Amino acid sequence: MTIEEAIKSSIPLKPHTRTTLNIMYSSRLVEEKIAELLKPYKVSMQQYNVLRILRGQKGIPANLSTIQERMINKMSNTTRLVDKLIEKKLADRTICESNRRKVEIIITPKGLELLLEIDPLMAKCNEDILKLFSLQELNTLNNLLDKLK
Amino acid sequence: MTIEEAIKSSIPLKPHTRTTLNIMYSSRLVEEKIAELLKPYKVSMQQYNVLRILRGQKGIPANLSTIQERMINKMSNTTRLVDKLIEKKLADRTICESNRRKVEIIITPKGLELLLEIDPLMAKCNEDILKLFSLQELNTLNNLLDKLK
DNA sequence: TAACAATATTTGTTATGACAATTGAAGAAG
DNA sequence: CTTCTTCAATTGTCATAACAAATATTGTTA
Repeated sequence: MTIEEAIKSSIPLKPHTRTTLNIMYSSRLVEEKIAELLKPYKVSMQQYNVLRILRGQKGIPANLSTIQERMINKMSNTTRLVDKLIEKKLADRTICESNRRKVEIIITPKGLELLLEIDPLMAKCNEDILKLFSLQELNTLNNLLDKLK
Repeated sequence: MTIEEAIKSSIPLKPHTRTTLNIMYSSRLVEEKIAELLKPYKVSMQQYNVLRILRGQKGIPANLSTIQERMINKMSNTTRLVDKLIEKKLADRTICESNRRKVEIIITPKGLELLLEIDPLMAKCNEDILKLFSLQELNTLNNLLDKLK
């Protein structure tokens, strides 16, 4: 299906407009699928994203600015996002002793367990979304998208 | 720049995961640029999107469900989105006489003027975002993204 | 034609997001 | 050593999003 069909555009789009719309539209499709997968686990996509960043730290505590720069959605109030994870006992926060302006955030065993449970489903979800793509096509797509950055 | 570099991922990503992350990340980049462009005009991306849909109707009133199915972000409360446009006198809403459950939404002259003002800037913005791409690359990217739908 | 189902939109509620202002701590300069 | 600046995170406020429930109108059928 073309993007024009998807958004039922009567007029043909210019190539550049077509592409930016297509990127945004495709992203929505991906997000929808992922949000649906995460829903039963009561974590939002952003919360899940932060949990993965924390796991990626391999035990080293992360501070807020580290988390922010690694997020897919750079957002302003990461504090409250982390608050939610702490409420759910998926993460923990302490004040950094060497620099009391910073905080140290770590993932809890419960958080790690949750990620382990979701991991295979998320892998399958990503494969499902892209099931029509050959590895070579994935490569091409990735390389093209990388040109945006 | 690769997506791994962008999100500072220490571990290499699986091809499918890499691609879905890349699509979402790229979409954020595009959205950021567009939001920035629209900011001085005090309309959100979604509001702008709806205005363009209304213009595309070429005078024929649109009802809410039509707007919804044509939006990039299918969303639940289009009512309140349209409310905002009406507050700003960019759109008008009347009840459909032949089926009083429906509403008829049209863009006002002020709304059309606003779009005309934004049009060239938006075209330039899209071109800027994709300035490193040849027409052929845009085509390839579009065709690949179309496979998602 | 009264009762029920379907359609189209609206409203209420709660959670997130954007953005600015504020707080508290650390570092620098006189 | 006290003032100023910078840094890191938090908080307040308002706008938007998600989701469910409610309302109003029309269509259907027994």
